[in-house]
Amino acid sequence: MLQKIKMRWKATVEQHLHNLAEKTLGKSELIKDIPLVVQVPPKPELGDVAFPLFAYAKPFRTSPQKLVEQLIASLNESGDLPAGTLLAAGPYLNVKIDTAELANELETAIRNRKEQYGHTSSMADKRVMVEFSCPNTNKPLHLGHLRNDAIGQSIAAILKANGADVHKVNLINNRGVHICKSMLAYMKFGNNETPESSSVKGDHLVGNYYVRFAQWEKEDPTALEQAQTMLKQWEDGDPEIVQLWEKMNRWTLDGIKQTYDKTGISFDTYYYESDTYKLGRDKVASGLKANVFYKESDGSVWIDLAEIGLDKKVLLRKDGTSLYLTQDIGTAIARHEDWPFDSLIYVVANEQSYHFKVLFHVLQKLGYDWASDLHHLAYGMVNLPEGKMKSREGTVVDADDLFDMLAKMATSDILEKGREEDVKDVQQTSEAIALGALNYYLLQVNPLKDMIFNPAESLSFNGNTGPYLQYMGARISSMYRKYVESGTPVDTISFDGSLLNLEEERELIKSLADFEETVKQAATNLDPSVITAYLYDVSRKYSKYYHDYPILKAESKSLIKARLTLSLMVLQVLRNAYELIGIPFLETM
RNA sequence: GUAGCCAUAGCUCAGCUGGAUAGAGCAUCAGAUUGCGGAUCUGGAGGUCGGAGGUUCGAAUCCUCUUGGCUACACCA
Repeated sequence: MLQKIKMRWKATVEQHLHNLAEKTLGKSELIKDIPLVVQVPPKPELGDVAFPLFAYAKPFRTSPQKLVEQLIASLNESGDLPAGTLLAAGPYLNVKIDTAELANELETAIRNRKEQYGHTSSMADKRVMVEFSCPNTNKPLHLGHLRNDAIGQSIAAILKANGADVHKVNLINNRGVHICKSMLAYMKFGNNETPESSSVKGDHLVGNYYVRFAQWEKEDPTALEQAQTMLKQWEDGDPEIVQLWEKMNRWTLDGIKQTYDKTGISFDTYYYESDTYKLGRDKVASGLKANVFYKESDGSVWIDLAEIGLDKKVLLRKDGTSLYLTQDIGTAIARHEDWPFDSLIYVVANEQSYHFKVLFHVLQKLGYDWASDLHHLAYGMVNLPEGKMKSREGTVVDADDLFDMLAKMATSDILEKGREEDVKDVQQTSEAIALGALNYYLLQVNPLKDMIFNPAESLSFNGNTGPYLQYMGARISSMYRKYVESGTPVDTISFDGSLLNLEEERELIKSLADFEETVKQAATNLDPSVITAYLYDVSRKYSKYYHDYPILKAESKSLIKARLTLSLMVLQVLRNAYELIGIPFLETM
């Protein structure tokens, strides 16, 4: 909405630049290829839109400052300008836009579109598949998964908000030696323990045996060999092994799904490696026939990656069994058959960049033209202030433990502030705060970058955090309740945007009007941190405004109406933005 | 060794396609509450944007080189 106004101004200024070029230079071709840059001035008093004119100085053979003066004169002569005021700011031509008109437009838009406000159609009719999470079934989720999940879930929401048809998929890594390790340890040391018998969440129980295996491996050098034997038995369909595999997989998946529920993660389709790993084999066989691949003398199948500047890569072992890459080929093809997509986004750690480079290339060579629609959204590692998470050193932060710790912390805060009566359900509220804290912390960093997760800092409810944002929503909600209790005295008065002319109000209106653009940019960049930054900016602006000016006690009824409406618009936009990054909205907290 | 990613305040992070005096939070120092939720707000201090060249009217941003860190380059997933 703000963007539209800016573009209108841009077109107007461009037109006048050309007129000016005709008039003073005799020809406008000289400036035809110089793009007019649109910016935001660094300070509010400098206006709302800025056009730097440096680049035009040379063809006009004058200083940018003088050009600004001439341009303003030209613009002022024309009676047909968008609403606003022109400002000469040195080499910049600035515009202070008329926010009264914008406020009215904004009010209508938000009233009509409500939770849809901010949604765009920039990706309408695009079918996008998003793959994320992809846990192993030998242990519970850890902090790294939480970042993956948060990014995947958020990207899906953001794309959807831009009109895309989004399909979220998970790929369960449920086969391989690592899975057999926990199975083997369970067989040896399990004593038929079950999640029910020991009251341990299934994924944690299986994870305990994975750890147990690592201990046992140190004592018994044949442990790994035994695990490999078990894998062979599994592949051969040994009924006893398969039964155990099914049982333990179910335990893990049930546990992981509980974690998903708690953290607001969901999928449209689950794929299982055990179902798809064979598919890739056939595709490699046909690729071999088509001479895309070649066979070594020992029978293994390879691809030469010289074309993309890489070495050779194995696709099938000499015994014909498939590898990680092989099965990902099959999985991709199966997915495209199941749900033909325009684009498939893999949310996977950046340490696998090589893998995806190869995967995409192989699919290309196999003749799938949609291979160019595959995208690896690589994200960085999550480290701890003490250093890296290492499973071998036991410094991995468990997802459930972390979440519970956050929730407990929130609870003690609620009790400390004596708010248990107001929030009604303390447990539910605590979990909502914990989730807000977690998602905001994980998403505020550009996905690409490694980040440091500081548990102590994430537990803080001050500053640039999820709970701070939730608090803004709760405060506005509280104010609105108070208004309703008072008998809705200004409900019949109509909203008048021209009353909102404080600098703080203009800034808020501009921000709210820019939400659509923000949502679009988040999708273009595939970056939820665009939304978190926006949310924090709006919240901070509103906090200051709310702190400095009375809303319900403003001096006139029409001003109360205007400010209350602005506050409710802020609330609506906050809620719509929360939705995109997994921050639960709370009426009270 | 080869390739990719990263480097901004003491710490954690922003900085959109190059543009005005590089911004937040935490920590630190100093303030604000007869109020619509103080889980708030205001101000101070804190920077050679890893380093060196280059392109440009103009560079944290683009190019080259360089230093440091992380990751990958498995018949593991």
